[in-house]
Amino acid sequence: MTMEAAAPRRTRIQQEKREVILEAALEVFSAQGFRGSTIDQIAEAAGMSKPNLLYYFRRKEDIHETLMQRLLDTWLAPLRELDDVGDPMTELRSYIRRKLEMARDFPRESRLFANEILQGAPRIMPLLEGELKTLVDDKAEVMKGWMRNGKIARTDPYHLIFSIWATTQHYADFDVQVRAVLGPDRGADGRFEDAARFLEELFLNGLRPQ
Amino acid sequence: MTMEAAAPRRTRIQQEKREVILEAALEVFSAQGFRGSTIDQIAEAAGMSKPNLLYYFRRKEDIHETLMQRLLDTWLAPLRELDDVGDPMTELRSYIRRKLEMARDFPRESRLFANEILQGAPRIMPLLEGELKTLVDDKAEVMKGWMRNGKIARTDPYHLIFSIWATTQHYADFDVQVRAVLGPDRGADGRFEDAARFLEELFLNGLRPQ
DNA sequence: CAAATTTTTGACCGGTTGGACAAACGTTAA
DNA sequence: TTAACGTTTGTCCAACCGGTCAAAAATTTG
Repeated sequence: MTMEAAAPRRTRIQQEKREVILEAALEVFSAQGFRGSTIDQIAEAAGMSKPNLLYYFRRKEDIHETLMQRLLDTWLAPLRELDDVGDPMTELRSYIRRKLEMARDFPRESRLFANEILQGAPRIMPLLEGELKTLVDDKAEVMKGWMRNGKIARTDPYHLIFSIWATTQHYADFDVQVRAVLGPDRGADGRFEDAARFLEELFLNGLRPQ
Repeated sequence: MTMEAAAPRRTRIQQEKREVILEAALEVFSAQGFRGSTIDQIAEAAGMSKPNLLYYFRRKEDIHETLMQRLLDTWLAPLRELDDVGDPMTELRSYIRRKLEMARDFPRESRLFANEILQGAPRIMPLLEGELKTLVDDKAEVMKGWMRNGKIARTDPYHLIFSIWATTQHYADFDVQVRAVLGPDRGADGRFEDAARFLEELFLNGLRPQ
């Protein structure tokens, strides 16, 4: 069992202000990256002075760390829900849809994560090699079972998971490029509808057992 | 026709040193992002003093801009080669393979590009809306022709292109995550072989005309 | 209310950064 | 050789940045 710092007892104001700061920091970090963001920018976005912000988080890194810890849990939730007992094709369809919905509804979280990985994941490497790897190994086994039973085509489950991550997160991380190429004709909702339809076709046809 | 600055006349030393600087800047920028990188770091990587570097590029932004301009050309080359006359499935397979090879052989370029897009593409937005959009529109038409002729499944050619970009670039941009999940068992070559095999299966099965 | 505690802020500090500049050094060609 | 031109560097600066601190203001508690 790992040693955790004793649960800090927080006042009402502390709880509220910390949330405000984290929200503001998510906005700023996801748009400019960790090093590109300044405490002043976050403080202004949070509607308080810099020393005031530093009263709640003593270091810039502490904000980022708190943000990343919360992020990984919600980020992996869809994969956790991938269930052994359901119908494989239905399970995969749901997973892709949930992941795409996260890209639509939480693009800042996606970009924050992408930024961290792009920089070599200096702050969450242990989580990737631990929690993340364990979860993926687990779900890869589930998929291998489906393949053995002829429910989906035999292929590499790890790269299947990677490609689902890549295609769905692309719509959050590369949003400006997607918008630039598609033009303004179709709004955000339309883009995501089209993407959902395409990805379902691609993966479900691509994985149909031969 | 757009007005270009008169072609600057450069000495041999200027040509060489500018190349050295751009190579060093690619290394530094792709690892730490634009704002995370300092001129000193680039100068050190290029083996010269900071004022010396600033003699060849007067501003940090000039280096980045030059890098980005060169990048887009090489980056879009594979898509340019996608040919109307060849066999559609063969063309698509070649495109996916070439794109994956670029992720393997030029990961720094991929990360530099990803960084720029993630930050909202502040410096290359015009290129995305111009050159890039034109090219994608053009190739989307080619694919629509293939669909009309029943050569590949009817689907959205834009999202098809996005998904090829996303899946292939993922192996450069999210390399640390891929390595963390797959573990050290299989080297870089093995990873890319597996990825190539998987992506070919996914896309070629997924696009087989019904 | 009054004391104790928590919250907020202005002023400040040391370190870093992008960039300027002039002087020194090297190269080239008449 | 020498003047003109190209290259390199040490030094400097103003702006910025993360973070400290003491003191004021607000809130909680008895």
